[in-house]
Amino acid sequence: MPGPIQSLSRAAAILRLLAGGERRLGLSEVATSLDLAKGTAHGILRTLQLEGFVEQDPESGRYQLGAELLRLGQSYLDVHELRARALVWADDLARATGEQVYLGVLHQRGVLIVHHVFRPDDSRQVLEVGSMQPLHGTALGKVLLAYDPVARGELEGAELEAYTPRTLTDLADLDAECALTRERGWAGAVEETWEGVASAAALIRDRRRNPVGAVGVSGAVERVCEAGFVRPELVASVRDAARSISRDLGAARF
Amino acid sequence: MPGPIQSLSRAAAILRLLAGGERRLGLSEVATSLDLAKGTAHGILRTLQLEGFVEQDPESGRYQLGAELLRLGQSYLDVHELRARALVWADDLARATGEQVYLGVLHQRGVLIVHHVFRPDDSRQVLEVGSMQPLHGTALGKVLLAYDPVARGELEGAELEAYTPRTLTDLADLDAECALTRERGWAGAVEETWEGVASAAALIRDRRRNPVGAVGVSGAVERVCEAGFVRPELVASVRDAARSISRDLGAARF
DNA sequence: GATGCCGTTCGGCATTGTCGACCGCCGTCC
DNA sequence: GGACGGCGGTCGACAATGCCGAACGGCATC
Repeated sequence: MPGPIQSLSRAAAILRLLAGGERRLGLSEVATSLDLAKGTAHGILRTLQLEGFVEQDPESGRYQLGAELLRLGQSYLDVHELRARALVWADDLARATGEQVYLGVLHQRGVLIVHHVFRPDDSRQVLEVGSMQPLHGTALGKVLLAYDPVARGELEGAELEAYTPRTLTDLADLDAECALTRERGWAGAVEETWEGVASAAALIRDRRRNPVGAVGVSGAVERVCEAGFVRPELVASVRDAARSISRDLGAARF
Repeated sequence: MPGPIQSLSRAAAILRLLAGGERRLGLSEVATSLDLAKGTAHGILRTLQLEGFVEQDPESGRYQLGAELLRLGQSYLDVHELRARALVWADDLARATGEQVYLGVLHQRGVLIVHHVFRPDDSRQVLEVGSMQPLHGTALGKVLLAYDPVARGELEGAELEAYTPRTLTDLADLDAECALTRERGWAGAVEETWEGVASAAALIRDRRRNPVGAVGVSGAVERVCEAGFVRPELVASVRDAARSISRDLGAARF
């Protein structure tokens, strides 16, 4: 059986390279970074540009990601069944808790946010759909680690980054936390990724009981926690939402 | 000079095909739709799957768009300078007008929404970032048609769809509307795409005075209009926002 | 003006992508 | 239960397509 199609893999590598930085890249930088001949990189970039995946600044000749990626990303959300079924429950959860709500799925080595509901007040908030969160420092991530062996396998041999002094960076500690998560049915994370922020999340299952994602709330630690622990009424709401979404996906009653 | 890289163009065609429907597609459907050999389509799909651009349902063997598109689409927004600079002004515009705000750019033959602020009330709203709007039936589209010859060129020879009885479907009528837009500096659209919905938009320029996008408001015709015309105080706010964003991009004062 | 860097183009060639044929599995029909 | 047809997937042959090094013209710097 043959391997992947080389030119496609190279195009994907170019897109990831452009996505990884904050500024536009020139052809020579792209070619050098990926160890490709300039002509090769140019052919790929020119085709990606024709298809809308890459745009070139006419003045500087530098390249950046193109608008077609945004359009296709939105199409991904439109056909994403979990998200479609979670929309209403997520809104209800934000209302019930007064905090912002995230819906995440496992993607490569992290949690991809596929839906995000703002905290229902007038504050300025930044939408995070399409962003990645770490598996090991967030409640969403811990839930996926606890129930999905594929997620746990992604961390094997990895060095866990310490975002705050409270981040669990030892795999044994993290495994113990996942066992606790499975025992009580939800995960919490208190100031493990951002100081001052706490969150709780619970698992979503599909109609065959497979883990397919997680839903959680996140907010200021002073509101989310009481005596250092996530408030029980928040946990109850999160678990209710996870059950409702799971049922909507066809999972049998717990 | 050689043409585009065939395998990349084929991969893009497969992604567009998957984006265009509401259900997952099988290998045979993909191959037949694009007139490719099954082995060829399979090789492309397998590579796209390895890279995260496509996902396969393990039970049915059918394919759908993959999560990496959402992540890259978000990265596109992160490096999109116009959007970055427009965020605060768009929030202010939603507050000042009480209506929802859209920021759009020309993409292929339509307007791509790159930012969307909800109407500041408690109603349920659907985020439309990443979605496409028609050039000929929306205020955003008319602004781009009026000022950007590339946009106007996209409509040459096209049949304009009538979304409502009020949609302009004759190119001459649309050109007259664009002339009016250039004359007064903003565009309006009253029940041209959706009945009951009206909108107004104004152009955003970059530091070289090139048209790079448009900002607009949209809402219920009863609120947005007065005696059949867009309310002047809404127009003033939209134009203020467009000027502020343009200035932030380095465009000289008007 | 000379130099170096850039994005772009070019022609040769070999390897990579493509194709038709085939495989095993599954669902449907008789 | 057996035959059939459709499916996603695999295989080997081959030629055309993708890749490469070299060259080009434009621009900025010294």
